Amino acid sequence: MTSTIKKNGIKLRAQPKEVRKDQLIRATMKCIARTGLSGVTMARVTTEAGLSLGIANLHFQSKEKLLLETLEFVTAEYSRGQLEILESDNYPSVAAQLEALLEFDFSTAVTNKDKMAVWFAFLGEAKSRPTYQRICSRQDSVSEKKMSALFQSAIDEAGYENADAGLIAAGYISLVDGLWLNTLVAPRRLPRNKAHRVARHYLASAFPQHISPGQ
Amino acid sequence: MTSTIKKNGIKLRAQPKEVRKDQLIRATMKCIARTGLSGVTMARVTTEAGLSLGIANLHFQSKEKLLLETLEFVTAEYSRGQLEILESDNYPSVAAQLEALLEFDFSTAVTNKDKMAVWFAFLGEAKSRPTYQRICSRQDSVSEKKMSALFQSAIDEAGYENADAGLIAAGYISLVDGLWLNTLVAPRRLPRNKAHRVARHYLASAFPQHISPGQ
DNA sequence: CCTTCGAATGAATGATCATTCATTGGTTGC
DNA sequence: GCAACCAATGAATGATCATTCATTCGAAGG
Repeated sequence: MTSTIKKNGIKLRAQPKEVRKDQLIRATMKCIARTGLSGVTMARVTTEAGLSLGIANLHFQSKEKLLLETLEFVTAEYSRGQLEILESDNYPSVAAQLEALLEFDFSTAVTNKDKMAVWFAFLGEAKSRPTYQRICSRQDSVSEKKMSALFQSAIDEAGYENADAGLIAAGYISLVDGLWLNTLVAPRRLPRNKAHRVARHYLASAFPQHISPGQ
Repeated sequence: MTSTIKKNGIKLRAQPKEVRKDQLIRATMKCIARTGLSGVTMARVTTEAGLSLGIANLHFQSKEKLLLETLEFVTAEYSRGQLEILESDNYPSVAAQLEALLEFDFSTAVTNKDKMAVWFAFLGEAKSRPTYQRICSRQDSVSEKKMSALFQSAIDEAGYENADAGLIAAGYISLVDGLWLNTLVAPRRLPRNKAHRVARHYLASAFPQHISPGQ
């Protein structure tokens, strides 16, 4: 990618702020995936974006803010997609809604390597960085509650015995995190489709009348 | 902690190489937990250890090697403990061995904050650092196979229907990783004992005749 | 008590990198 | 066609930090 976008064969130098920010955030994601958080430099990010060194500070004021907005971009996208499923009342059945949740979590959009690399790079630092922690967990409590509610309606519907929706939700969330992490770090040992099958198996064993373990 | 260890009221300046290395590795773990991998500097590590700036290079040659040995220390300790359980034939029953595995994974020694912080700090960078990846996953394939074998003997013993030991093992490993990660990042949302209960619940639903979901 | 040895120290060095800002040049309105 | 404007550039700056090594000082042998 070059620094300029052609239009009628004429170089357009100036671009709306939003276009540049997006360009830089995507370049930052690529750099984090390629070099790890500690290998990210302004020079690398701006070269990846095909822009000049100074431009990141022009649009983001500092490296720290660029990194924070990159993290926010990734987490907001995921949260939005997940909440859309959890809050919808257009699914024909609870089973279909559970199915949608699972398919979303293992869709190619969500399990994209660059995005997962960003996610885990920041989680690795989160313990010592309150700001990262806030961004990562901002939506987590909300979505865990909604997920519990969905699971509870499955339990009520089928009358599953001794099922604790909160525990199953906590387990599902952690299982998905762990599967993503292992798939990212060792894709040979845990290929994406195996990770997907493991998660399906988990839901199927909690909600046998709603989700089937195969396919 | 000071740079010297008293013995008969006299300062001992020189120490065996092993003592100094251990001192520095422990200080590095603390620093990673407190400041994240990116905040670790030689000055901070050596101050934490109560030693002088130059000593880390004296014993480890470089910062990179110090970090690698710290990661190796944490992973080796875990692997050793886990393999001890998986390879033992002194357990009275398969159920007892499963129980031991679970208790080990949520023991205070393993779920120690500093160690988990080290673990995830490096995992966050692992994708872009082949050396980290090698250390992290060196033992993983081995222990996954042994765990599968243990799960298979539980399946054979009780005649569980449609159970896939490999899938259950992959799920257990990822679930534990995810639970640790969430406990580390958001201990309020997922306290250690809840994480423990979730993992127990997972094993209990896979092996109901071996593990009970409560306690 | 004296000398030798080498572990330990920390000031100095040089490399890396975020950030700045004077300059460049594309765009827009007249 | 011409200013005026402002997004974009990248050389220069200064801060941070890993690494080095001449010096210090405790330990051990005589």
